[in-house]
Amino acid sequence: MIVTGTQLDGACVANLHACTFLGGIRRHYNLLIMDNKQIARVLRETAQLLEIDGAIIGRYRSYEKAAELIDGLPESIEQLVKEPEKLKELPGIGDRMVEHLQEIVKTGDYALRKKLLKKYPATILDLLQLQSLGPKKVAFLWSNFKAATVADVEKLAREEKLRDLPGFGEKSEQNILKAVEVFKKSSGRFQINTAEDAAAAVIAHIRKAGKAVESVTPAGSLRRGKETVGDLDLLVTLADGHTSQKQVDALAEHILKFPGIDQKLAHGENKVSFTLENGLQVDVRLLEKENFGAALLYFTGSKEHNVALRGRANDMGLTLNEYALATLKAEKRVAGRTEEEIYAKLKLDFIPPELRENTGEIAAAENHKLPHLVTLKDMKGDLQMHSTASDGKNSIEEMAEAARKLGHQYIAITDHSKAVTVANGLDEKRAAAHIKKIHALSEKDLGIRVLAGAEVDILKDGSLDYSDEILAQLDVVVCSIHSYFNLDRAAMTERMLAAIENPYTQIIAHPTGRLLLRRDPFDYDMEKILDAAAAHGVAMECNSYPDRLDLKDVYLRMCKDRGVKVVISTDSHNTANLGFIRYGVTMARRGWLEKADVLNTLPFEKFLEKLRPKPGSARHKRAASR
DNA sequence: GCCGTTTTCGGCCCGACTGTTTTCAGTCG
Repeated sequence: MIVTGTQLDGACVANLHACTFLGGIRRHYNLLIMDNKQIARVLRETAQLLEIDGAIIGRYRSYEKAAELIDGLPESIEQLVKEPEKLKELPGIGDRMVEHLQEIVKTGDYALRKKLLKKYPATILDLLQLQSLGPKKVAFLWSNFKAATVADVEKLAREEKLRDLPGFGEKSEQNILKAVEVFKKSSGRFQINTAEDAAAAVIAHIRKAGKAVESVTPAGSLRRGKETVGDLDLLVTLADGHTSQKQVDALAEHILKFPGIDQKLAHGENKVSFTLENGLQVDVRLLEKENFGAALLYFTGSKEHNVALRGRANDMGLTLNEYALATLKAEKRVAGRTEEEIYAKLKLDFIPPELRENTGEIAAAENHKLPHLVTLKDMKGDLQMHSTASDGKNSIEEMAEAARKLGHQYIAITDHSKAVTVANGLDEKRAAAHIKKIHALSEKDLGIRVLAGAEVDILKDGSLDYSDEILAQLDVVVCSIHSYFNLDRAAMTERMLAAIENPYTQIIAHPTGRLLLRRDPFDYDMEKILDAAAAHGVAMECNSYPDRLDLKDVYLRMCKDRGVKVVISTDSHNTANLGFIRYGVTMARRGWLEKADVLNTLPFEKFLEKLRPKPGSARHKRAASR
C-alpha cells in the first residue's frame, strides 16, 4: 500500500500534491581524507564515551553539539581547519575544539578519544544502542562485570545476574533481552517507503476508533522526509467530548489491538509505544487539539531544530515545550494550536518540515529568505526509466501511458548499455534499433513526448560504454556507474571527472551509488565533481528510487550553491515505480531546491534548451564559440 | 568544552515514562 502526500500530512507534503595541487599529492601519498560525516562520528563517539565516563553534562554536550553542527555543515571541515578563525565563528566551536578538529583531519583520530578508548573498549558504544540501557547503566555494567559487548550483556541477563543490581530488576532484565533481539535483527533504520506503508496501516487502524479521533498525523523524520526513518511518531488529536482519561484509555486500548504489533513497549496516560513485526518502533501520542501545533512542532523535530527554537524562545522571554509557547515567568500561554502561530510568535516565517535541521533555516526564516521549495506538481517529466528492452518490466508504450496519467509532459526511456550484462544491457546494434523504435513511436500522438535515452555506463577508466556514433543518436545521455565501486578516492574522482568532461554526457545518474542501509556511497571529491559539472553544464540526478535517494540533501544544496542543475528522475523499472518521484521531490526540498534549480520542471521545449547541448548541434557550436 | 542583556562562573532543552523505588534515577526523544 502506498500513501499519498495528502493522506500523510497536510503541512509537510501538501505542496507535494498541492585544489589540483593537493589532488596530486593525495594521489601520490594517499593522504588521509576525513569527510564531515566521519569527523562528526568521531566527536559523537567521544561524547558518548565521556558520558559513560561520568563527565559533567556540559562537557559531553559540547562534543555532541559540535558533531551535530559538523554533520549538517555544507562546507568541508577539511578545508575550514586551514582557517581556524573562520572555524571559530561557528557556534559551539572554540579553541580546544579547533585543535581537536585539526588533529582529527590530520590523523583521523585525536588524543582525547584515544585516551578514552584505552579505558573502554570501542564495543561499549554498541550497548548504548540497546533500548533501556543508557550511559549510567552501561558504566555500571562495565565497572562491575567488565561487560563491553552486546553478547556480554546478553549473557548476564540470561544468567539472571542483572535483576538484583541497584537500578535493575526482573523487568529491566527482560527488556534488555528484548533489546538484544532487536539489535541483532536490524540496524534500526528503515527506508522511507517502508515507514510510509507502516504509517498508512497504523493510521487506518486508529481511524477505525471512529468519532473519538479528530486527526492522525505522522511527525518525526518521516514528516521531515528523511531518506531513512528510525521510528514512527504519530500524533492523534482527540475530538471534542472525547478527552476524559477514561475515553483516552479506551482509545489507547484500541490502538494496541493493531494486528501488526510485535511487542508492546509502553502504555502511559497519553502515549502508547510498540514495535511492528519488521522491528519498526511506533510511538503514538494522544493529545488535545489545543496543543496540536506545539506537539507537531516538537515531535517533527529535528532535535537540533527544536533546541535552536527553544533557545530563540528563551531569548524572547518565552519557553517552548510540546504543549505550548508560553511566557517564561508568568507561564502565560502565547501559542500552541498550530505550528504557524508558534513560528509567527517567534517572529519567523513558517519553516517547511524538510528544512528543519538547524542548517540555516532559522536565520533564513527570520530574514524572509526561505526558499520557495519545488513541489511535486512542478514536475513535468521523468528522465530515467527502463523498458523490457533491458531490465524493465513494462514496454515503452506502457511506461509512456503511465507517465502521461501521472501528468508528465515528457519522459526519456533510458535502458542500460552493454556493460551491465546482468540487466540485459543493449549492445550498439540493439541500441541503434531501440533508438529508431523510440523515434518512430514518438511520431505518434501519445499525449506525451518520449525521448530516446540510455543509461550509459561509466567504465572503470571514466570512458563511456557507447561509441560517439551511438551517443550522437540519443536524445538524452544519462551516465552512471555500475562497476568497480571501490576504487580509491583519487581514481574515482578522476573517473567521474572524465565522464563529466565527455561532451556527450548530459546527466549523471545516482551520482554516489549508495544503496540505503546496504551500500556506502563511492568515495570521491564531491566539490571537485560539482565544480566540473558546473563548468560543463552537466546536470546531476536526484534519483527518486527509495533504495537510493541519490544525491542526498547536503549534496543537492551544494549543487544549488554552484549553479549545477538537478534532474529528479525515478529510475523506474515498472509503471508503478513512476510514483516514486515524490520521494525525489522530498529529497530535493531537503536540499533547499526551488523550481528553477530543477531542469525537469521546465516545459518540454525549454527543458531541451537547458540540457547540455549535444556536440555538433547549433547550440553546442554557439556555446563553444563563446 | 563553550558561552555571555543572568559575562569570567555557572549553566548547559525539557518533560514523560518506566522501573525501581517509597520520592526518584535513568532513559528516551
